[in-house]
Amino acid sequence: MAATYREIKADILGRITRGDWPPGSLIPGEMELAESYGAARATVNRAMRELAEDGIIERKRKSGTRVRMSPLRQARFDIPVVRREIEEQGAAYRYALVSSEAVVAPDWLRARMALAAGTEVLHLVCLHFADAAPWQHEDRWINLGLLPQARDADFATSVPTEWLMSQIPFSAVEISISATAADRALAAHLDCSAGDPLMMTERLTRWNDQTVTYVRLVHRPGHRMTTRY
Amino acid sequence: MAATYREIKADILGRITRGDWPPGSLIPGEMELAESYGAARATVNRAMRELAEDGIIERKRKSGTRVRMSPLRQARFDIPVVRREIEEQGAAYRYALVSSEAVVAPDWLRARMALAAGTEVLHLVCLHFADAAPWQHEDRWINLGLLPQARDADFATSVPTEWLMSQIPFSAVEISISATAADRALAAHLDCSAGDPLMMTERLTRWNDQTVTYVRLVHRPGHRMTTRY
DNA sequence: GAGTGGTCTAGACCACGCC
DNA sequence: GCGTGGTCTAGACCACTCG
Repeated sequence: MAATYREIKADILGRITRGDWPPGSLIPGEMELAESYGAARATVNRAMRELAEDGIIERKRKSGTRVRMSPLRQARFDIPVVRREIEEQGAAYRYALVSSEAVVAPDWLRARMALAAGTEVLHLVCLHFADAAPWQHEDRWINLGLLPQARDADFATSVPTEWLMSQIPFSAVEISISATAADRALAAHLDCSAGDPLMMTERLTRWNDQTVTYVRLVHRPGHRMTTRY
Repeated sequence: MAATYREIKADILGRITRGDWPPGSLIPGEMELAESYGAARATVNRAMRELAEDGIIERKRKSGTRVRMSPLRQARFDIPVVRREIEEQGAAYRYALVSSEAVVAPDWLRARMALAAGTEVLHLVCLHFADAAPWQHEDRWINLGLLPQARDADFATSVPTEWLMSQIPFSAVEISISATAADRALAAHLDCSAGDPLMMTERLTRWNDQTVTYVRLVHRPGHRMTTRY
């Protein structure tokens, strides 16, 4: 009866999917399960904790553990670094800078990045290619108040994402995904027609409660994000 | 120096963000950290395991633990049940069935769902409203070979998702997100113009290696999925 | 072979949340 | 109160992998 936490987790999940413990029902307590599996309570605890993280069950002190009514809670999507994403498909990665300009942040951007009036930002437009085909269009604004050294960085050769990671490797991020229509410029860069629907990823990066950079990544036509579980 | 795994995790993360341990560098071993925090190795292990799950560090036996080069690996998005999503905003949820029809699966669907030739499917079209406003358009196909009882279910009153969960509560799922353009019918249902860009979520649900249902959920114009970390 | 993380145990105390 | 999960400890053995 010696059991690993993986075996216990699989067994409990099996009982749930098999219908022995239907949604909403109460699962036996940790001590009881530990005894029936011939394992320590810590081992059962780990199995149960992971099932709770996976959104399968719900745990509460005193009341015990219940099977969730609706199991599909959240999905993880990989947010890959574009270079890797492309190279992992066996394509060659190429980067190109379209434009680079230091400007005073316009109102809409100041609001979005929570910047003080008059703050300067570096506005970059660049493209990422997989072999010859355009893969992603990047429209980025970097807070020059926080990162003045961005003025002197050579973004014709450094990929902004990679340069930024060398400056502030870890930070808080807010990611948002939506659908947008290609305007004329995007259509030209991404080799599609104006008005075509495109997926857009926006990312706000914060550091010490200040916004470092805001980026809009527009993916090539037909791009999908997929996940299994 | 008594420390909880949360404190240890926060402290390690702090050292990483502060730059004490830059990307790619080797972090001290569990025993060493346990001693310096005055904690048991199991406690340090839990902190480190979670940091690894979060994609901050990378662990390997024998070689030790390293800070990841690129921290942004994956993001979790909530995949809410539509009824909840709407009610949590304080709006009233309303469901409407547009059409329901049992048909032999067309070729494109057979390929996608991996069905045998001649398999019948129930094709449902329905709408989800938040107060008076259309929120989501649902186009669903249910495998009648696997779920013949779907013929007799009353989808004018039962929401398909909820009915399905009562039949097969737990299952393997493949989710995919993309951008699409509204056709005439979608535009009419979602109260927008034909050609408008819309987010679409597709979901394939499997059970015992058979596909139970395939659904296309098209979200209202302007819909976003957001996450922070 | 030896070092590092991966896991398990047996026991303990704590904290939340019902009654 | 008191039962349930949440966490910690000290020690042990195992498994992977590098040199």
